[in-house]
Amino acid sequence: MEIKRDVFQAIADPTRRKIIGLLATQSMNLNTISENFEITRQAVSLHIKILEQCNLVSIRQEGRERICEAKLEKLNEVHQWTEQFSIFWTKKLQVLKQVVENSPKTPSNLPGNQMSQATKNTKIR
Amino acid sequence: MEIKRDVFQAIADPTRRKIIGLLATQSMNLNTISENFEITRQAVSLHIKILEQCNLVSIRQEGRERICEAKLEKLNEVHQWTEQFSIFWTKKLQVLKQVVENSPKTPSNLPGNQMSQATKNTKIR
DNA sequence: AATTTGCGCAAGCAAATACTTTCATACAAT
DNA sequence: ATTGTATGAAAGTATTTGCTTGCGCAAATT
Repeated sequence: MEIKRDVFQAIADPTRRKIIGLLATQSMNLNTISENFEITRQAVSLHIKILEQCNLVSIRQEGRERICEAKLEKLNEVHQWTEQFSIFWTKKLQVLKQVVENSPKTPSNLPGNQMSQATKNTKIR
Repeated sequence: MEIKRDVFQAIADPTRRKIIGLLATQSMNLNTISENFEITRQAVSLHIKILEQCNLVSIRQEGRERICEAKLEKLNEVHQWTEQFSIFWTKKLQVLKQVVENSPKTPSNLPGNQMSQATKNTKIR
């Protein structure tokens, strides 16, 4: 239930990203997931545990099977984090660079971001 | 120049995400970046190297300084990967679940995703 | 009742990660 | 020329990661 793990860390592993893609299409049990990978069932089980720990997957017991269901709302966190930098892959970038580099001492005319703490003691050379 | 590292892995580390946020506001040299963190300059230098290896940061020499500049287009890859699952944090989810679970054998009525390979030998129990 | 299936747990291991400290080098300022 | 500054490179270390093999157990099938 509790979040013990960073969602960014969870999706860092390519196998886990594949598992996510797999479960997004439909829920399935652990063995069925494992059949899609070269690694052992136990290894997959570990990945699933990690995904569960950061609420990307929920598991329900059904007889002796454990059905894994994607619950990817948490990925919104990642989506939003990247969103704030989307300016870097749009045409606005050129304009922005000019604005920032030509304005004398106001690097704060950027769209809202989450770096207030990190930036607060930045020394401008 | 070449991509030696996964961008998902690069942003898995919270320190690197902070560095990205920092550099997004303005370019700065290595020491200035380090001043924003508790860890040593060398540790930051390593993080920068990793960010450089997956093209999230470019470095130009200026006298004895190395100016690090954000070059975050690569984050678009992450943005798009999460985008395909955005259905999970919108109201469409409820509807989708019904559609998928009530249609007998067609889990392929999902929006385009990149799991063709992973899914191709999925056994449906 | 015996066997198969689905799965967790634990121990072990090699490699990677995230640092550190120490040293060396090149440019800059005095 | 000497000193200070910005940095890399290397070596060492503790921790984490991703995986394996081997075991046991409970539910399902025969």
